[in-house]
Amino acid sequence: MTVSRYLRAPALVAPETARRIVSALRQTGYTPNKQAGMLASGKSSIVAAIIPNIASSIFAETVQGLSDALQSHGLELLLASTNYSLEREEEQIRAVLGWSPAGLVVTGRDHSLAALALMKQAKQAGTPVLEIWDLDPSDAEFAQIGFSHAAVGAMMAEHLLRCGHRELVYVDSGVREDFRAHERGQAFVAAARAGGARANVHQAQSVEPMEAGRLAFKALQDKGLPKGIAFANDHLAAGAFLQATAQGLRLPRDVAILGFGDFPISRQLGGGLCTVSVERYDIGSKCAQLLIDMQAALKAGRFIQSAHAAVQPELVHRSTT
Amino acid sequence: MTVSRYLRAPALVAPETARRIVSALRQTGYTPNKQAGMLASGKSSIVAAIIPNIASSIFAETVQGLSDALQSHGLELLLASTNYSLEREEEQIRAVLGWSPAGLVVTGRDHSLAALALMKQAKQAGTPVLEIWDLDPSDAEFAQIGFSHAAVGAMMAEHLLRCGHRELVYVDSGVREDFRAHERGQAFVAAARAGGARANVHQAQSVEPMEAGRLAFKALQDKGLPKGIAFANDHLAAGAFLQATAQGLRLPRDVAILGFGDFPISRQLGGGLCTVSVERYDIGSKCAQLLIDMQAALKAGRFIQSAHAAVQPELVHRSTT
DNA sequence: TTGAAAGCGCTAACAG
DNA sequence: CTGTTAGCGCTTTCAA
Repeated sequence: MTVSRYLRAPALVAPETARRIVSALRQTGYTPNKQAGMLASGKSSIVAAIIPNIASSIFAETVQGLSDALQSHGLELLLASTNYSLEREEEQIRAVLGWSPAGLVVTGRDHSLAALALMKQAKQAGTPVLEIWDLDPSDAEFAQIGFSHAAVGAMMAEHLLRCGHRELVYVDSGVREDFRAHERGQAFVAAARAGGARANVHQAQSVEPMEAGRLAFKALQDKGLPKGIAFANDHLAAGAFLQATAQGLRLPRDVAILGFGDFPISRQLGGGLCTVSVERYDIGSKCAQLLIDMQAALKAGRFIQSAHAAVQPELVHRSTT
Repeated sequence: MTVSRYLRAPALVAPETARRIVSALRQTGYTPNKQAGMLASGKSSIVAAIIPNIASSIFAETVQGLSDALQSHGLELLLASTNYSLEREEEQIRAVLGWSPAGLVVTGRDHSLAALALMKQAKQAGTPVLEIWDLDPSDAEFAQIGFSHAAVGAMMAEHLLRCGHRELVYVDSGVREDFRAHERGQAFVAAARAGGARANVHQAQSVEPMEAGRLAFKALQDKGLPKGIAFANDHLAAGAFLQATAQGLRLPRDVAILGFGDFPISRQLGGGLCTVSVERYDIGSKCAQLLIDMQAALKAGRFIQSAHAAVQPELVHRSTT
């Protein structure tokens, strides 16, 4: 009992006793059993995060930001991926909830009905539930950290319109359940048409993204190259850029290319790929911060209203538009 | 009790009882408490993995492979990153061991003394401990999944020698505790000199990798460009490639460039970057498989000897050498 | 400042 | 096939 006390609050133990405890701890190589601690105290140090894909550049940095911030608060990260399947998302949510985590982080606002029910139940039980990578202030059920994809789609279209282009295409990632990419595309087309341009969506093939960008570019050429092309992400755009320049095309004279994400490669190709920057790492660290704030609020007995944190996507002007 | 039994082995419960259980489960939205289960049964479904960096292309895919394979076996992934610090690695190992995980996955063979002690203790306690991304058959303390970095370094040097180059440089990543990159570099230099070439190591700056590659290339130009340059990874090589071609240099005529990792970008630049491919995803999935095998062996009472799984790095011939 | 008692939610072992 | 008993390793509460 005294050892347990020492471990949580060394000051409450007599110096001499503390000394003996420390030496015993070292000799035995004792490691406290966290499940027992959690069971007894009802407090969890696990935060569960569920994302579509760990390997993708998009989410990896967000997870890094989340992980770093959690670590500095003594929290641990239980990570699961869904491969962009709502069904797998539901399973993962169900699985991680069994750990009664200190927080549940999911990606985006689209979930299966059952998943939604689980999330609400967790929230009711006092577990902070946060959605990352999207933001819709009208949706107040869960905390959100992200930005409006519709606004970004519109921003992309408006930029190309401002550059004088009137024939536009949005190249989508070709992943059926990447709802955020679709949303950018829909808003892109709507804003482009509102601005008097012809616009539509082209679905990329679901292969390695740069290669998909190349292929999409060729496919568009066959249909008659538009004046401006926006892409669901910078890897697609980079592939298209490489294909275009390999053919001797001049950008933006022959065709304007606009990416999304401001991945490192966009700074390196030619005079730079024009793109929209998003603070991916910040989404993760802000998520952790918000989670901790919500926990504190809850402990203080205050009712958590839905909290939102925004990151601000910005157009990065470079040479391709 | 009967509910608990139903959850683990539905067949052991009468059909009528099962029906009532299912309906009660649904009505209450019951989720079994996993820490309690774990505490009572002594069985864990958590696998802890500790890697230098989540965001880096190198490890993200390995984690994805690990995660996918674990998921399909009902195991869950507790992930921590060290930012290439052995000190943080030690802290993380200590932290995750408190969960008495079903397995502990660490990166590489270099650890602090205390970390090593913890790993040995875990192993003794029956927890499979596996090292990924490196392989040294003479080191039989823990299971390993990876390859010999010394062999890769030598392979890289030998390839450039075979191409006829006699002035070689290895550009290291500039990350102090990336021991595997250093090991490739040392072996590269040794093999190059053994082959009669001049060779040494250049440390890249610790900035964004492609940019670091660009800067390293310029720095080497100032010192008199060598005939062949090997890089610690493809992002460095890609940066150097872009810098070289922007200057109008012809590869491999003016300088040969050789990367490591076979990242997607290497397929896309110019005629393709010559590189060494590593099945990053496989390292993760093989790790999970080995872990499960070790667990099974342990349960069957068989003593686990150190198990090793190799992935085979291969030279990918492309246009830059 | 330390220790004793009780219990967190589950499962193993056994009894009915 | 179902239920009872005991206990996993810790923390909470209260007494000494």
